Amino acid sequence: MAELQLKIVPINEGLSLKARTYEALKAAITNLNIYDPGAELKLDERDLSERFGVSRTPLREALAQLESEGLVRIVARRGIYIVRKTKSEILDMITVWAALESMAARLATKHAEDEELNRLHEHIDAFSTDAVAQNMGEYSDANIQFHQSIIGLGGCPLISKLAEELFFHVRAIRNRTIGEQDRAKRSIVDHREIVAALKARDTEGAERLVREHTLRLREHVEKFVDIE
Amino acid sequence: MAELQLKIVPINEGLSLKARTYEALKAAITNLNIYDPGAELKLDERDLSERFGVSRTPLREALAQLESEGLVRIVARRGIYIVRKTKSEILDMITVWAALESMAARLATKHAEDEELNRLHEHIDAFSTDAVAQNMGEYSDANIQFHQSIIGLGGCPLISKLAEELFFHVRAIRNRTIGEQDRAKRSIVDHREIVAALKARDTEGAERLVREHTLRLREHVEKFVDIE
DNA sequence: AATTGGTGTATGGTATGCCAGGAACCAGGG
DNA sequence: CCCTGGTTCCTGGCATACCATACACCAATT
Repeated sequence: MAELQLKIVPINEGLSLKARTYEALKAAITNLNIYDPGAELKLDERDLSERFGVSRTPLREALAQLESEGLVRIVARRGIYIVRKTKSEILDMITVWAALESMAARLATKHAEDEELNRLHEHIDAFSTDAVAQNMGEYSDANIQFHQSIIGLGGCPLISKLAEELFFHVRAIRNRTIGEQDRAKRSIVDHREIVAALKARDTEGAERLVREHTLRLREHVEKFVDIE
Repeated sequence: MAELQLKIVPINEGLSLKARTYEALKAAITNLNIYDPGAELKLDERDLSERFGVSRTPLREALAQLESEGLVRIVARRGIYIVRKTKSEILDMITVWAALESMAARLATKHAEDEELNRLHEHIDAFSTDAVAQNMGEYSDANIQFHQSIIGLGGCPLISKLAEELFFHVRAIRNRTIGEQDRAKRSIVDHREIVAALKARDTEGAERLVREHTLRLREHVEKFVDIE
């Protein structure tokens, strides 16, 4: 069958070199297990610009953005270093996460549709039937999606944006956690209670359950996660 | 009396041109009443680089950072625009503020010293005796300092950092508010209750009072602040 | 051997010039 | 009068060359 209409494909990726370099760098850092003692944490502008095939200017702009997000640290005439968050900083991030998600849950009890709340069950099911996910516990993608969904249902874009940045860093500690099988079961119970409270439009309850759930995760990380 | 020891003053300002340009730009934007309809919102790289006396490169880096913080928007081959937050975005910021400060209050009941909590009274007094501050209500410096102190007492640097960025934007709507004298009195009452709960180590109460106080401000802004 | 001073090198910071896309304006044809 | 095509100019994106400093290494001096 002949084409009746030209299929126009965007010539370029539509993004500036800076934006693309930023994405590529972020992906590269994400894939690197930065908490492994042997990880290469030092970067070099000239080397990177060659490997990405762009000049130093857009590369530097991408790096500057990553620095403002706390992923790397740039020291004049010394080098560029991938940042390893301290345990204390990770704990703070989980604390903020708790604050944001509990507020989102509060908002969700007021604004979310019943149907939207029902869909939360899907994430719980996906988590409870996936052994690999259970092993990664609270940091598995399935689980993080559950939390992100609640945050989304809060209907506050700013909360979503801030939480996304937090998840990025928290997820990086995945492989520093140990034995989470027991927590996984507890987590599922928590999640079901949270959904129940949301569907019951129990504002105070939903807020409290979400907060307590996430703060329990914080306690667990404080006790059992090995960083540094 | 003769000097017994040389007073050494740092030769340079210790900061890169980028950092200094960033500060200067931020200050300039802060001083501009961006919500005034007549405000000049368009910027020009070459013009600014001349006026600041730096080349375009550090200026561009400073602008890029401001963009990532949401103060300006850079459009390729079009121009650089100072961002006017929409009313919805301002309301979201106050919501996040409520989430962060209520969490900080919760933490403060557990970790802050009695003496630190006592010092909160100073800010209330400074506010209640300053007519100008009362007129600006919740956005006056005296008042914002009260809230920032609570946030500081939470002992979570990340919360403090995030809140600081929020205050920057919320403060910009100062001159769009109307008739806040009545609210000022109510505000003082709220603040005293909050301090009382903190001193009583009433975790749940402090959290709730702070949250409700800030969400009331949100309601007020929604109803009475004129943006766009 | 320890200290000091010089020198080279690595590396991020800065200046500058060119490029390309978009907007505004103008001229010509209908 | 309106549309069309072209020209110009404004403006941010990018590449490149150079600058300045922290550090390492080595030599000279004590």
